[in-house]
Amino acid sequence: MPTSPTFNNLPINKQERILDGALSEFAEKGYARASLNSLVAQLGIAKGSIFQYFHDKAGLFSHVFDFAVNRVKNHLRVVREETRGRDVFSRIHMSLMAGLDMIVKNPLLFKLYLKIMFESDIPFRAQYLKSILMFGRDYLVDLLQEGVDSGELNPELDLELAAFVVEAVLERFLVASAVEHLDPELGIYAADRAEVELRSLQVVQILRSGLISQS
Amino acid sequence: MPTSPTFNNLPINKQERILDGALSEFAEKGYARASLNSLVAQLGIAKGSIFQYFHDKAGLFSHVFDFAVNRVKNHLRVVREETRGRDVFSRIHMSLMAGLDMIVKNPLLFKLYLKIMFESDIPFRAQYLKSILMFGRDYLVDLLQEGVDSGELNPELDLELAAFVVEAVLERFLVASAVEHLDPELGIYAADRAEVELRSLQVVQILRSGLISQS
Amino acid sequence: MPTSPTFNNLPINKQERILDGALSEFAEKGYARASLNSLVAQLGIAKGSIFQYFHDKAGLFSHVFDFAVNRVKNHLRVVREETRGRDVFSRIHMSLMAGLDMIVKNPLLFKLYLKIMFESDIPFRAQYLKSILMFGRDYLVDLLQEGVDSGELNPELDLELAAFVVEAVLERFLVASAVEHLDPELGIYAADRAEVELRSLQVVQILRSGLISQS
Amino acid sequence: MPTSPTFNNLPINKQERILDGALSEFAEKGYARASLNSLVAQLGIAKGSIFQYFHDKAGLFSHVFDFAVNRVKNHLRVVREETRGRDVFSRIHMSLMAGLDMIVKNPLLFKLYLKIMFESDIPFRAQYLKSILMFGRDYLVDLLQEGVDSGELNPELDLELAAFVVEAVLERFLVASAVEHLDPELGIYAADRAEVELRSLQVVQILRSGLISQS
DNA sequence: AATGAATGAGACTTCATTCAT
DNA sequence: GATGAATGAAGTCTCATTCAT
Repeated sequence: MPTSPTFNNLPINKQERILDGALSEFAEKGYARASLNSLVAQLGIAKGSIFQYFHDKAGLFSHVFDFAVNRVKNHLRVVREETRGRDVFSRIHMSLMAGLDMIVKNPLLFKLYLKIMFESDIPFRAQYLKSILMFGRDYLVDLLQEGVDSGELNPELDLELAAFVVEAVLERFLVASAVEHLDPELGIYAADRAEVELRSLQVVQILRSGLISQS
Repeated sequence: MPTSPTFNNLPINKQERILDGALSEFAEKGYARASLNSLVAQLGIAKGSIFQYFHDKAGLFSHVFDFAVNRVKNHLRVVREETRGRDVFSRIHMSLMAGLDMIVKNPLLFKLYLKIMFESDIPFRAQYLKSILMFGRDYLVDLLQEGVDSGELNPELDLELAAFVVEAVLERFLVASAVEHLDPELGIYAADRAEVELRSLQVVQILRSGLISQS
Repeated sequence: MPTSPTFNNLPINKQERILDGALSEFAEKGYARASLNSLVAQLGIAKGSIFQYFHDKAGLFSHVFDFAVNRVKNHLRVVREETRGRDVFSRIHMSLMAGLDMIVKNPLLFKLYLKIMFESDIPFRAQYLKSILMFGRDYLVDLLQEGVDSGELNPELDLELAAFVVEAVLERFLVASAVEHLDPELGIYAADRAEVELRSLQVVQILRSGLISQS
Repeated sequence: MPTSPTFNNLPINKQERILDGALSEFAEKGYARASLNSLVAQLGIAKGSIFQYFHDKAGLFSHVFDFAVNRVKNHLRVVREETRGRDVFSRIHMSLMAGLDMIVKNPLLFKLYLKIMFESDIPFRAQYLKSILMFGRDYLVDLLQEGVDSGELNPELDLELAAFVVEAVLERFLVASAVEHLDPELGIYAADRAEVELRSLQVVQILRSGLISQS
């Protein structure tokens, strides 16, 4: 990923102010509809500066993506460390809740994720998507592998398949819960935090039964 | 949704030609980036006509949505009838494969679904989305209920929750498989039809174990 | 050359008003510096219209080029017919003077020619250039051939070479005379019409001696 | 032309590097389209420095022009000395070939010449142009005068007119040959060095006949 | 009922120039 | 003296929508 010298020379807090503004713009409107006019107006900087920093709209998006991904990675890294030693399905449940909390506190990251996932005209979208998908899969495969190593899971379990199913359920659960929270008009299940936590436990319980029976 | 008398008076095949063209435009580019200029150029009709038929871009989208949803509903209705009498997890598997086949044969419907799902600036998007989500959930709740009625499933099963999990896995499976098919560059798992069918069976098997253990 | 249906449907006098305005803009500023903003302001039409008519700047240029070339071709066709029967060097002299008169009355055509000749970033410039160069060479080769046919010129004369030399002198004479007229500050020879005519005769006389001696 | 003390204090090779880069930029893109942004990026110097050295874009161009003209003058001075004593038309032929060789080895000088010749929005263009034109005419008048002095040419020859014709043919020949070489797609006559040399001799022969007959 | 010419706001992008450091 | 961040005017182009014919 090319780094812009001009942008990197800026004071860190200005860098963050710009990336936060751009994250907001892209997350709310998607790539194509995001307006650099709106962005610079909101930031109170000159239009030309954006192009000096990032060369073009696609370059700005690339920086925003890295910025967002790093936030998520750091967050999940912490969760993974903090839950080390617990049983694998508890860890999955806790990761799920941590992800949900993160979305609730940081809805823009989640919205950006959805845009990348389903907007086809983002430049280099494939590479962004792959980066996200691989990260999620690797995270779960590692978690499950640790479950196998600790004897919780059958060593004959097909980790790839298991990770796929777990990720599917978790991601869908996240999306459903997050959408409910962010856009209550959409939710077809009304829910507060306690209810969501309960549902999460039930979902993970199903996964546990499903996976443990599989061998 | 207001129906345009002018449009309804058109010969049926012209109506379909217009809706098909518009479906293609919206599905490929999403709502905001879809261009009525491109559409009328491709259709070879006057730009003014679109506005006479549908009043504005949003009105056109509304018609296209109904048009698309009806196709899907008809398709799934048939699957449901044809599988009546089989065991519930076979029916789920067959529905999944039918959905996948439909996507492969009719990718525009799927692409439109993705756009609606994740593009936030579609007018009245919430109502479109709810309509889709409710349809999917009702379809599965009914299927599972028939499984309870026939004694296959424990009557104490929380149908809503079960439907949620099943739908999550199925939808994610569909999206993953379809994306692989439609945009192979994106796929992180390469797959042909036979492999997909096998994976589908495995996924459904996990769901079966998970759900049956739950009671 | 693609024709724009929208533009062709316009009243002829509006078409001409637009092409004349665009010719002026391109001729004065060259391709890259010509401003569609200036053009539409001067014409009093909407910016979008230009793009509806011609698709883009290059398309507009292409139409302007055809428009200009046809004017020149028609003019020279007339000169050629009117001088038929005279001796070949008189015809050359008269063509030269006719060309000069045309430039004086219609300086924009000449300026556009210069831009095309020496501005390298015009889209499809090569094709425009070739079209111009071939036209000039063919005109002279034909004239000289008629001189051979009528016995004025030695049949062993290398027509291509002769045409090259004649064209070089004529074109340079035109440019020098025209530049003097259009931009007197530049001229290094001051000149009125009579002087130019005299110089033209002398130049043609040199050509005659040169060519006739060549055999 | 104001000389910048700041610039003159630079090490000579840095001065040349900057002027060479700027020559390249102006020659390739012309005045208006030349980009100081591109220039400083390519040179790896600060944008502000250009303005410190040359005050503005026009000032830079002025320095580049002097730089380029001096190169050409030095080259032609050498040719003139080396051919002293030969007959005048040989000298013309040799000058022509020397000019062509120079263009081939140093295409940027030629391209800059074309830009100045035919781009009307160069600041102070008239003065640049006059400087070039006068140089060419003086060179030829002097050559022809030496021909008169040595008895080769008729003393009654109108030197101005003769120089005009010779210059016209030579310049056109140069442009045609150079364009063919620099941009073969454009050439309407394909040619290698030997062919060009032959054509040059023929052209000069025509000039000789024309001029000698004139008295 | 159908047409398609006209519109102008707004999109991204480039650029020469300034000036605080 | 050198730097390079900041600027904003101006560039080309797209688009949904209107309305006279």
